Amino acid sequence: MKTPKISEAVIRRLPVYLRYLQHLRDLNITTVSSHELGQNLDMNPAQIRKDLAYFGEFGRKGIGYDVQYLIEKIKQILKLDRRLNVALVGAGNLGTALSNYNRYTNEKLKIVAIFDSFEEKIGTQVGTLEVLPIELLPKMVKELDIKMGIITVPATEAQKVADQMVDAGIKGILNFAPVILKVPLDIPVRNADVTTELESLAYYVD
Amino acid sequence: MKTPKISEAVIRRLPVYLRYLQHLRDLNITTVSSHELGQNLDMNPAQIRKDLAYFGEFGRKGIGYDVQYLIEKIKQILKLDRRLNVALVGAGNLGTALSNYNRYTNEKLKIVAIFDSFEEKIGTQVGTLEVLPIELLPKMVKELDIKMGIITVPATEAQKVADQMVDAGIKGILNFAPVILKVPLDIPVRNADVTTELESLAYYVD
DNA sequence: TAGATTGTTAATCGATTAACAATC
DNA sequence: TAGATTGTTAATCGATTAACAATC
Repeated sequence: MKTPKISEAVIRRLPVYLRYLQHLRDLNITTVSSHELGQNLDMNPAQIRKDLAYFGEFGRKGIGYDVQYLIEKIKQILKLDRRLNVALVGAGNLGTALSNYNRYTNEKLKIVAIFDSFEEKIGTQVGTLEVLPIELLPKMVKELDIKMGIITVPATEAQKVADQMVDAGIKGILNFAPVILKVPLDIPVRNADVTTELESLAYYVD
Repeated sequence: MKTPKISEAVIRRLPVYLRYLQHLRDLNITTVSSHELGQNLDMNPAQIRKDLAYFGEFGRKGIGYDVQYLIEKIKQILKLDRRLNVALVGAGNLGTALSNYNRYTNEKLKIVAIFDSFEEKIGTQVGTLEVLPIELLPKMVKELDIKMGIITVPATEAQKVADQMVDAGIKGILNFAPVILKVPLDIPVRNADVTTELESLAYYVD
């Protein structure tokens, strides 16, 4: 094991670094310093160096970081170098919107199945995927080796869906419903509730 | 000023408390202890008490907190007791989905205008709102006293939209585009990028 | 009164930042 | 070589948790 215990804060910054590095690569920039990264991402350069140093020595003293190399390394750390299949439950407006994100997303990380419990939704087409009945979740998780789940159902349904996901063997959940989900300790959950975000912003406004 | 300097972490927890308290109220529960809250929200009771104590003495020793009273107090703190108008820019799939959140959202916090720069979108109906050309943003911000903005445009457009929002006088931004926005220090920004969330979850999965 | 629970201080824990030797 | 920048240790800063007197 190379990793001691990395804090969640560190892990959450890695995708931000990754995104900006990919942007630099698109601009044909081959080398970048922690100072430049810090300037553009509004972060402390020491923090960036420290974050990266948890996982190895990726830079060169006096030079900086090779953009392409660092991209590859961060992808390895985040396990974005291998296929990661995602299930989405809740084929409403938000679910449909997110399923279109597939295109922008890293090609290794993909929504491969969409579920709903609402009779009328089932069988409808969302992008290239057909909405399946939630009952098929366990079967599809096994068949497609689905590792993560996105919850875009109403708050009242969210806990039930989370339970079903966990039972089916899903290992991580991105939850858009405004509830705190009860899941086993080893299943990470990210909450992405829009109302909560807006309400906390309200404090600073006016 | 009652408030010294409250950390963002505290402010971000308040909407979570609020939501659960509203849930308790719906269940006709009138009193709750920090211990019970902690159990249900997966938080430390001392933290909850401390968070609330920054703003006043809302509980009763030996008893706990009055649910209805605490709801009102938190709403006051977050300024959710007054009207807060929001503009959304980017009438794509995600923007459309979010505008429907209007219904679930606190009635005081409302999306009151939707903008896009794409010719074909302008004039189309999203819920009860007509999509307006982005050029009208400054005018509408003034007319409707809009305080916050939601950005749901592609990454390439996001900075430009943020600049336009700031120029128009918007005081807080919820950004769904995968970029770090450059805005004046006094304008709070929340990033709610789905890809970033999923990528950081990937680390913990499998 | 005895039991419960707050508000708050003190202790702990963890994360961020500064500083600098190593080195390209 | 001189200048730049990393990796890493030490210092600082801030946030969380424990503990407990006050009190309902």
